[in-house]
Amino acid sequence: MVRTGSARRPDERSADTRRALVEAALDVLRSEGFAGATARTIAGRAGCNQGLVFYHFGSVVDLLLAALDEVSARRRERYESALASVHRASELVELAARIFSEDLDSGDAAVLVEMIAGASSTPGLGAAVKARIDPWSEFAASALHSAFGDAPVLRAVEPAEVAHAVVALYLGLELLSHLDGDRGPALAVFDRALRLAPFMDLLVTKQHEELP
Amino acid sequence: MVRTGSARRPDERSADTRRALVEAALDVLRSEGFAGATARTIAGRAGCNQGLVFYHFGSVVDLLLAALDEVSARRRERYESALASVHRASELVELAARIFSEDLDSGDAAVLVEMIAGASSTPGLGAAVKARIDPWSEFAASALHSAFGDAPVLRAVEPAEVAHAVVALYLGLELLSHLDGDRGPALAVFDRALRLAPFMDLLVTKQHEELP
DNA sequence: GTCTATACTTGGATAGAC
DNA sequence: GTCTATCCAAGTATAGAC
Repeated sequence: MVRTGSARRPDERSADTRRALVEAALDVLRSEGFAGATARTIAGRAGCNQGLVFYHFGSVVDLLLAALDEVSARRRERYESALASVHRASELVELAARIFSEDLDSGDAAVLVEMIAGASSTPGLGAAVKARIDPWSEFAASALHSAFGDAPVLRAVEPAEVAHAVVALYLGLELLSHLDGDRGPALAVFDRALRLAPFMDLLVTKQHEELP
Repeated sequence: MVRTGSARRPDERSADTRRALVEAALDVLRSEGFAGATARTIAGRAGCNQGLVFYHFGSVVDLLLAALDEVSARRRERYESALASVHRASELVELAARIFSEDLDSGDAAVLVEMIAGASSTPGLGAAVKARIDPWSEFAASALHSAFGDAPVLRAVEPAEVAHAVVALYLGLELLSHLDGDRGPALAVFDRALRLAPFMDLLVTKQHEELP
């Protein structure tokens, strides 16, 4: 809760509190995980009474979903502006590697992972989280399409399939990085992708290869 | 708690109860996730008093770690016997694909993911889980070595790096499958790996390629 | 409309019964 | 040695104060 309270209009106060709770929820999801994301812990970090979680969001999971929406909005903005300058396959790989490492550092990836893994504990939460994750697989698929066009590689491997695998790799690397407290191995994978990127362009240009 | 109780020796009863609690813990981790794995829920599913969790294991997390050990033991046994019959790179890919889909079905993969994601919520748990996950990355790396030998591809990409990425992919595919309630996309990725497997052997045989 | 103090529920842990 | 009844802390949610 922002202490500028009484000097502001009621709806501004409300918006301030909501914002503070959402940011605190993200912070707690990052550092304590889904299991540690309780109304008391989140409100404590936001500097406000725990009852406000229920007044403003109805329940803890609804606050967590609002937090997930916030992360999704930020990511969408960042991804889309970055994708505009991508025209070749190698550039897409470079963009993906950069964005993945950013999400690892910011903790956005951790928020996604915690919400997905935590979803099993609350009936109905799975569907709500899925609805918020699906757009990213679709986004990845369309990015693949715009970068690889209708190159023969994309006839050998389904774009949706590659997108699924890439998203899975992204989430898995976050899981391991968080556990190790070390982004090194994940960054090494990104770095490897960067060095292999030029060969992607070859795959797109060279038509009719000997792939199955 | 097994109801054959009074007919058995005390240490057998104790072992029965411990086993029942470990199996129940695995079951709850699979269906309710880490956040839903409470002493009461687990003991309820084991059919015994919740206090027994603390008598036999000291705390809930220690029971969960015992459950993780159980899964690790089962997996080690299965993996190692299967790996014995692997001599070519393509066979390793086939083995990995089969084992991954088995772990997805059995819920073993879900247990790993929930424990990793849940680790952030309890101080010290991260290190304990890491110690139990690390062997699998090493195992994957040594399997890669035995299948690919010192082929040039493994000089272009570090084996430990590939192993890390493969484990990450494995965990990520589980996260998404569980969320979707649909193993289809993950199985499609495995299937794709199977169809690309023959080409792996080519990479091993053909020496000194034009890779960076 | 916004927030706090309080009620109620669930969970972790143990003292003591068997 | 094995287990249960009970205790206290932490969690969710709301009635009512401002």
